[in-house]
Amino acid sequence: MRNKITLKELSKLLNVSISTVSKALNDSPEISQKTIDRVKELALLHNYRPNPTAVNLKSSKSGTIAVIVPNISNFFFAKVLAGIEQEAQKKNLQVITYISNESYEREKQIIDMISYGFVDGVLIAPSEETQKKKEYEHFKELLEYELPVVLYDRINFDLPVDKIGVDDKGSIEDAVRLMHENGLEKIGIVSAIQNLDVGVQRMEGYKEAVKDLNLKGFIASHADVEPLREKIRELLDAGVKGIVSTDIIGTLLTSRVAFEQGLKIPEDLKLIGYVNEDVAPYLSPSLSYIDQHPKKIGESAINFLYERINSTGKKAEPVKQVLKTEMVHLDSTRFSYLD
Amino acid sequence: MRNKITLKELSKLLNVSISTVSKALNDSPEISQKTIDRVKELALLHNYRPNPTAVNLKSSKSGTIAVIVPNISNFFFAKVLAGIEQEAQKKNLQVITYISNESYEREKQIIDMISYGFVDGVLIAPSEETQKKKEYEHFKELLEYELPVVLYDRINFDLPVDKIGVDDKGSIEDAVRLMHENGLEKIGIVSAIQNLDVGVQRMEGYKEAVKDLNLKGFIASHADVEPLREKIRELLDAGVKGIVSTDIIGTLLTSRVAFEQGLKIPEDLKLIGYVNEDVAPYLSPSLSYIDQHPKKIGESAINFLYERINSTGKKAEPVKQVLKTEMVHLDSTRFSYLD
DNA sequence: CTGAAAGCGCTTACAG
DNA sequence: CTGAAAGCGCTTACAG
Repeated sequence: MRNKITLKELSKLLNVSISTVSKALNDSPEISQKTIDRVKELALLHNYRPNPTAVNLKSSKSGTIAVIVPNISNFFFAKVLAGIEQEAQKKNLQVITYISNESYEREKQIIDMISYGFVDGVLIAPSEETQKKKEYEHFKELLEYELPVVLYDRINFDLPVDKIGVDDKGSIEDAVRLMHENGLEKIGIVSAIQNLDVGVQRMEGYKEAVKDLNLKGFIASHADVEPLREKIRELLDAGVKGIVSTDIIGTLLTSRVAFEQGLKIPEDLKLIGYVNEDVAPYLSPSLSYIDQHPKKIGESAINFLYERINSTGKKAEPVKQVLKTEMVHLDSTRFSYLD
Repeated sequence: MRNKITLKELSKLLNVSISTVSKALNDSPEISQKTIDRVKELALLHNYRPNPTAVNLKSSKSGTIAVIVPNISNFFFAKVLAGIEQEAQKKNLQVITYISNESYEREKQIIDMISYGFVDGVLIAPSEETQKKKEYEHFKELLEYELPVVLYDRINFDLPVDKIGVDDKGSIEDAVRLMHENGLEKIGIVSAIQNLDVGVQRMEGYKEAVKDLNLKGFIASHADVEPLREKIRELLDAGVKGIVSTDIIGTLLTSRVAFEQGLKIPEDLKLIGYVNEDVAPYLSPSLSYIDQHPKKIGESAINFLYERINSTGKKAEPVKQVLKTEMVHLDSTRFSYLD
């Protein structure tokens, strides 16, 4: 930054004008090949790089986008960010990361910062608190500045922007159906995240499947660990043979309670839920999980945003993309026929 | 960005010069209070925000820093990033995140991007591959540009910059000592990361403790799961009663192998290692772990960098800070006297 | 083919 | 107290 050579200095050394140097470096057809070569040679020698800030000021673009992550210690979001970063690099976009920590206030602050004009576009997954309040007005501030916005993962509310998420409802539905196809009748659900929209979606998937299949519903749902644990015990006592869970705490807790009750997985209980893919295989027993393809979500989000940033002319209608999830079967869902 | 009002437009509306508007907004003593009030009122009305790119160009600062993360799906690094982001916000710094994916080539590309001059400073944890190669020359490129650099977590090599990490050696040493104090004699170590410097450090801690305490060493170390699993079995067959592990895979795998062998934790085997703090309590059994205070590392890294960025005059000597870790005791290390 | 000029949106020494 | 001018480092229409 400090020692960097500028166009002005190059032009002095070459005894040509700044304009000529600039054009030569940009391969302008206005400039003779000879001059282009001379200029480029010296530029290379001095390791010249155009000052990005100056370029940005001219072009009124920053080549930078913002991403708001609700919680980066969440494996899912960490993976989404990895996808975002990877795809952004390909497109030569720099990613500024903001973490809302699931806080509405923090999110508002971030939006406020962003609207100062640092970035060319924004990727958002609204915070937990925002979802509870159902208060999405602050996002509109960005739209007023005509800043392209793409929502990812938490997308079930009204905002006229591109959205990319997964089929939460269908995921759980499929899991319940699979258990049923394998002969289970008493299938329960365990959830620690009914305060989150994804939790609600997944629960709906469960209810729908149970209704369709004409099964009895067994629900253990609580945001706090101890009450949830108690409810899981009740499910197991009621003879539930299969459990789907909406989240990692629910999944691990179910495995744990089963262990405490002396129930063996998968012999006495089948279990599938949401567990970090890097952890799942090493658990005892290893736990089957639903893969949401977080990296793809990140990549897709960048692609949508990129299109918006570079689209000229009048705007296309917002798009909503919903990815299918995939069950990854480990020990906890070994059905006889799958072996 | 697009619809934003500029100084020029404000000055037109107010019938004063651009300079006056600028000074008024910056509370310059040169400007009369009356004018200041007029200007600010209109600015507020139009929601004026100075264009950050223009300000950056003038000040030749960007208010932006880069952080290179080796692997964001790693819980530890995710938490470090959270600490970085949080502290950066306090200091009004924007954080551009780059993920090296433990690749040397990728890391070089990133360094190259960064040296273009986007940022005021850089936070680095070198990739796994970089550590294996012991090839740190590319970092010097940044130093040549006089860009402040701070290394975090992976800090055991020679580079004249500030460093912040944890006492990896001491952490494992302490764990072994604690087990010994509680009457264990056969204490083993399990490691899946001897290719990483932190893995080596931790192993050294083990060896030192074992030597000091005059114990026999029991080592299971392999980068691949199956061979490691086999080696863990051997340790258990040899009658090891306590195991420390250097990493999450090693820790989970040990728990799992013990389970498969019919050994109960903590009755038959004590275990402490490195496990995500959000997962550890919900495992069966819950697993004790070493807390490395990742958020503090992130915060500290930003603080060091901030000092460097804002220091004037000649540079102070590089500082190296090493944080103490902390054992968090869950089921897997229930010693009688601790109950 | 080359260069002077204007401009992106700001800040700040300097003149009045 | 206010404003014209220069400048941060670039790009680009325009003139020659």
